Amino acid sequence: MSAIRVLLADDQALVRGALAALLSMEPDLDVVVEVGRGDEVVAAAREHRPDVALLDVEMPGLDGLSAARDLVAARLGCRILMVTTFGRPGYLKQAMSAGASGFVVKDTPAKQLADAVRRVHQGLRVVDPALAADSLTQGDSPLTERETDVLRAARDGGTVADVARELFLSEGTVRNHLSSAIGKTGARTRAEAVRVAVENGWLPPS
Amino acid sequence: MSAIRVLLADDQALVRGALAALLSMEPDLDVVVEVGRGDEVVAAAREHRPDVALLDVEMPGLDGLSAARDLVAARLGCRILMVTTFGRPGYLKQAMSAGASGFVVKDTPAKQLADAVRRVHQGLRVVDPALAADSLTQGDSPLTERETDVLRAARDGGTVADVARELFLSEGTVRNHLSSAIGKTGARTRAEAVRVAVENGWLPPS
DNA sequence: ACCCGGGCATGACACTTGTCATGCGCCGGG
DNA sequence: CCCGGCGCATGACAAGTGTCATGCCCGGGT
Repeated sequence: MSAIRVLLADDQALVRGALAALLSMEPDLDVVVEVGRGDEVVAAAREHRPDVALLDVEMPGLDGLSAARDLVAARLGCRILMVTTFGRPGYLKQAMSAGASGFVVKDTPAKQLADAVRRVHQGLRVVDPALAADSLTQGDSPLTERETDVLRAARDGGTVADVARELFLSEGTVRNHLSSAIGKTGARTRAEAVRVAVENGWLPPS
Repeated sequence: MSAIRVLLADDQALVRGALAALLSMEPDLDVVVEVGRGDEVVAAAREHRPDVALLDVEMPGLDGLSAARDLVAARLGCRILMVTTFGRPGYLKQAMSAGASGFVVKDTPAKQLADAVRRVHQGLRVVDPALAADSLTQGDSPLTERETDVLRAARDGGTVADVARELFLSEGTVRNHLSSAIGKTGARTRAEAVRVAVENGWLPPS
């Protein structure tokens, strides 16, 4: 049986190269293409036909979760293993519903990565157990779409007026949504609500 | 001449292992020890006597900058190459004044890492040129020590009252420091000031 | 047909925040 | 020596924020 063809997507060139070095030490794995942006994943996959795609969640252009969705939609028979720095409970759920077969965080031992790739290639699911537990406990985002929008717009420290202008809403409405988001997150200020939402993966960071 | 002995410190096991794989492909480099926490660096160095220490800035236990300071203080004749995810201008300055010989960000090409290690080992300085330029433009933190304290305490979304309690200050004083920090950062709200300060490396993240 | 939840809005209220003036004590440089 | 910057504080004011009640419109369930 021929080597497993791997696509590698991570925005940090150093990490990407290092992962390539790590995987290329395994004789049955073959890194056939590397990309540094989420929006290059599908094209690269179409060209190089990998068996497994290793996708980082945090990437410029298009985040890894959306890239995973697109990759599944492209129907290239390529299985997906998400890799991420942050063990946000929400990410796991989103990744799985996006069609990923596996999810590992960047502080799992290096030895296990190759194995995870092999497992995913065999059609098995690979999930960090601790994270899976969190994810079950956690449940979905309690925020409505609009609340999420408002919270995201307020993320960088803008005032109510800024948010209202950005979303074409009245200031009062923005305050209502914020208030409701603050309530649902158990926070006491807007900033705290943002922090909680980001930590749970209900809101994209940065 | 014998191989260059390298110490590797990074909190993410996967990245650490991958970097080790990358470096071990070079015949003249030898990764003699890996650690995952900043406070294990000095002890590991004492035991394994590396020629070059590769330190991540973001680490639990003790951040990479402090670890670098300690390592220099230990006088083990070990040169330091900082590696970081974030190209915060402030980090470079702090790293250099901590006694590091080099500073690379994680999106430099993987090929260059081994070279950087060799350069540092030879006593040369290695600095990302783009970052160096930023650092010069940027200048030091305009914030006083107290302003930094207050901003840090307000980072996670606490109220003025919370900060005042935490720092044993009057609420009015906290507001004054915050106001001054907001002015100096060119921000318009506390949250924005925090964001600006973190992005410039004037305030540690998370 | 009915009700309920979400989105949107207004208006009002209490509270928090940001700003400013002012004052005091301390320290270090011209 | 005196001045300026910093830390700390108070008090007051304006602006921004969080909460609540209330209302309207819509779409999806029972």
